[in-house]
Amino acid sequence: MNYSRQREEVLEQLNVHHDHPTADVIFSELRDKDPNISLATVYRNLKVLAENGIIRKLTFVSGADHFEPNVNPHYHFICDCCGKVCDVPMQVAETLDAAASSYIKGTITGHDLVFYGKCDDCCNSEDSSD
Amino acid sequence: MNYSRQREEVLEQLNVHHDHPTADVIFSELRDKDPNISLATVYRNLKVLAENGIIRKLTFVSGADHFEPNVNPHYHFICDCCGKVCDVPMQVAETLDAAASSYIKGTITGHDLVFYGKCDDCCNSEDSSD
DNA sequence: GATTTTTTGAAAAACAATTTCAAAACGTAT
DNA sequence: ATACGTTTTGAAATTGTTTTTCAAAAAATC
Repeated sequence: MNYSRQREEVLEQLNVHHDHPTADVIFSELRDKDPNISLATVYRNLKVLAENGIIRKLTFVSGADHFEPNVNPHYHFICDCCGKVCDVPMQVAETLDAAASSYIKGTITGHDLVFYGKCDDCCNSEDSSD
Repeated sequence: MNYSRQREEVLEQLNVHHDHPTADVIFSELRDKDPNISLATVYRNLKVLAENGIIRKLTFVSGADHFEPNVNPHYHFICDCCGKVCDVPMQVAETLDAAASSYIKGTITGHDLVFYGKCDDCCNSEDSSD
């Protein structure tokens, strides 16, 4: 896999994040460093990097896709309030795949588990105006 | 909650499905019955029905949102090959929420579990040309 | 260093979903 | 039934996300 300057920049910029940014977040951050980089290049490289297993694309958030540098299987939490995506460092329940496979024809290779709720920030800033 | 003729049509058409159609699938099916119904109306009503808990919007599939009439908590399977979405009628693991809550600040209200793999149809039509 | 291949930037296009707005349909109170 | 206010609609425009197109630039290969 080749790494053009722009491809490196996109990967580096994603690695900086502990949240799970969208393509346009990476784009506007990179624009500050490299004012000529184009949005298409960011989308293109995030796509190629994800296809090659270097990064991971998260499609389970409504709206734009999110990306993360951590390709090891792990779970996520999404705040219903603010939409923030966090990793959940609990152990992956591999038994789930076996349990599910008795219910479907075909083969199961893995699963995504996403928890929903209200993040700490949103819990604390809640106004009881209802 | 009011039910206009179009709102009823959208709900009825979704109820017909055992797969998990997108808005444009519902739209083109309804067009045959009701040639004047507009795409905006279909999007509008799917949104309102989902907001009122009558149907469920599935955001975890890449591309367009999918919808299903079954609002009871349950799991899904998505075929990596053809993109088909199936229900997985296994029991919901409520213990997962408790397990996850010790890893994050904030509150967890539920989770989505999506299995990936190759559906029966795709397994059978596989050509061993690699 | 010339040639081929890959990648880029910019713009256009494709796709998904929402918004705008005047007209139509509906609800309800006379 | 008729008038009045509310809701919903269809059609078009708009917004947002992602991909495609294509000539030029950069990189890789010979």
